[in-house]
Amino acid sequence: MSKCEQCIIKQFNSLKSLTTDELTRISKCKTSRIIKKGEVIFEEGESINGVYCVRDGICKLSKLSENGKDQIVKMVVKGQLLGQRSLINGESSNLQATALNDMEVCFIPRSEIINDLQKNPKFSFDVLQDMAKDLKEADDVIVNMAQKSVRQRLAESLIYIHDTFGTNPDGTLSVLLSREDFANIVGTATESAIRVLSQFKKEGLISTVGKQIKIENIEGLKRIE
Amino acid sequence: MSKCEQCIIKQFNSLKSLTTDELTRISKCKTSRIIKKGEVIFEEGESINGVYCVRDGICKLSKLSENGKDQIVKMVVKGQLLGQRSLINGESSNLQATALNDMEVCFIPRSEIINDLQKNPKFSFDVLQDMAKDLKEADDVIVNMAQKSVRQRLAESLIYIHDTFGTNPDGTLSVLLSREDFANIVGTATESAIRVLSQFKKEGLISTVGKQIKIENIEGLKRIE
DNA sequence: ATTTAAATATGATATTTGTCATGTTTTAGT
DNA sequence: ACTAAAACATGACAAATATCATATTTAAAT
Repeated sequence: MSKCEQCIIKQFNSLKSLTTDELTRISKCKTSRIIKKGEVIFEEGESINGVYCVRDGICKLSKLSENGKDQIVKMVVKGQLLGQRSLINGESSNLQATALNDMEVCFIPRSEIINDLQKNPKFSFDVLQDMAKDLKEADDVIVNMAQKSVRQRLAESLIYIHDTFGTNPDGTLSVLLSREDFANIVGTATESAIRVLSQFKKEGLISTVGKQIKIENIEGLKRIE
Repeated sequence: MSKCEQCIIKQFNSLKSLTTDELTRISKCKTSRIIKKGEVIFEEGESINGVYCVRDGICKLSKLSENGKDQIVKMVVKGQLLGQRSLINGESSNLQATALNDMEVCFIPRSEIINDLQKNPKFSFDVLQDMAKDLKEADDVIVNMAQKSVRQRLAESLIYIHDTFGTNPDGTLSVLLSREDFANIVGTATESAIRVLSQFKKEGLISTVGKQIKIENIEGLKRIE
């Protein structure tokens, strides 16, 4: 099993602020895990008891609404940490994590890392920076949800996914989402999401090959009001 | 001017985790300020360069949407800190803070407290706990915005305000909000908020005296679907 | 390869919400 | 106390979105 000290992934998250000693200790008790596409990593209400470092792949964080629909709140990719919040407050997760493609993650037990969080100020300040960013993004999502149309939100989601997670060599979005996933990001009915995507297609803003989506006119998408 | 070391307000926020020495130092350079109802404490995009400790009163944190409407993202009351996020990431504020009633705040310059955040792990862990809570609440707001009706969101906002900020002796909500504020919390048109409040009144769920609102049937509000 | 289930697509219609118009009440300022 | 402005309220209508029905296509399982 690879060692945290040498792992390049940690450069992308707060773990980089741990000392070599701390990393060596953590490395010994971490477990590596392969997660298949569609598999649930942890459920809403589940005690995570640790934090995941995503070595490869991408997952969605969602929360079940009372009307039975899942709302996707955030997506977490390679390089990022998963379960930071539960690590900090020791509570069970308020979100469900589901793999969007095959993933490889390392799991670090809470007992092993919580002391570092309380004693290594560099590390905790780094986590703090991360959370501040998350919080800012969450505020933006709230404003968008509250004030923008489905059409606008879907256009912005496409741009976000394009800019954040990139594209395949053929230009299609590298993260493959179902229409239902899009609906659950935007917060609308699946039929509405499908309808709007069809419109975008007719307007030449995107093209599709199966469920693959390619943005053809990103400026046009940005202009949507 | 009162001293931070002796100030009882800090018990309610992360400042309680500072050492006496740290508090004494901070106390010397903090400034106290009275803010009138309706006054803007800081604007969107403004560099705050410090953090406010709210000694009395309540304010709203809002963000201007492109369509010209203000979305209220959060409310901050007596005992809480204001501007934590900007303190951490050093960026200008992404939200505007406006007093909802007369306030008394203490301002601590960033330069004076940022080192404590990076060196006092107890303090930073405390801030971390706070942010984790904020983030969880933000997620809940996202889900509500995305999945619930205006009627439901307004009912829940009334309950939230009732439970979080309490009532006057006569049972009316102690935080006095305009109908426009309610609309900006719920993310709807002012007319829609007014209409729904009128419905609630007809249904006996609330009563009003001027703009004061009293919840008459909290169970009924909770049952709204 | 064939069957079955799931995902995508689209039309018709109902419901929700926004917008505009207009009137009334309340508040603030002189 | 009086006036102007702001906030509140409600109706009429338009626009956005959800829901239900039903094809069609795609993916999965045997």
